[in-house]
Amino acid sequence: MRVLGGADVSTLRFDPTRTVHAAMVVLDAQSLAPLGEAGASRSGGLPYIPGLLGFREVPVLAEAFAKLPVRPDLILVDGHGLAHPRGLGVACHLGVVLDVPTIGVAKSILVGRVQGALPDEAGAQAPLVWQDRQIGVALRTRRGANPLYVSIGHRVSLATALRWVLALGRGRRLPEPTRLAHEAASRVRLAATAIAE
DNA sequence: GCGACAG
DNA sequence: ATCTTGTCGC
Repeated sequence: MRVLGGADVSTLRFDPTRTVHAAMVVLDAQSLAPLGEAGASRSGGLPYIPGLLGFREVPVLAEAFAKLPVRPDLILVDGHGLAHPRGLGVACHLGVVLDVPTIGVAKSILVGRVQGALPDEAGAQAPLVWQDRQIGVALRTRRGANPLYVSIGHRVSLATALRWVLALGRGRRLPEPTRLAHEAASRVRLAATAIAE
């Protein structure tokens, strides 16, 4: 494992043009030092529809991916992977399209419920279950913060996904790749709207 | 029919 | 998802 990637998008709350600004970042897996980033914007796509997030975000994320200076060996995606009504969240979707291993890292639940208690301590975890099946894990990365929901994306086991997210926390709620991608996507949006003026 | 509902 | 400074708590 040499290079890690992070993927996220930024949108305006009410945007008639439905423009989605995407960003992908790459960082050294060892030091977590940023290696580069790329962005892309696209309008006229689908609106946000729970369960169909991949169809809205993957096309523009793939566009950003093509501009990356280095190909990541593993990508952390902001959103669910397997923890989805049809087992095909945006993380799985992106992984299949790019043919790159992915992990789903969501900030809230789409389907399922957390089984058991989740202590308010960093590292605490509990199964995310849906229809009598474990589809992911609720992981408290920081005490006092709402948990993250980690699930399989593409070609990565849940155990491995969990290990990565735990290792990339850096004392903050979001793992570094996703955190940087979120900031990058926000910059892509701000820059695009500034130029449009 | 009603409520839930990643970003 | 985004709007936003100060503020409450460890």
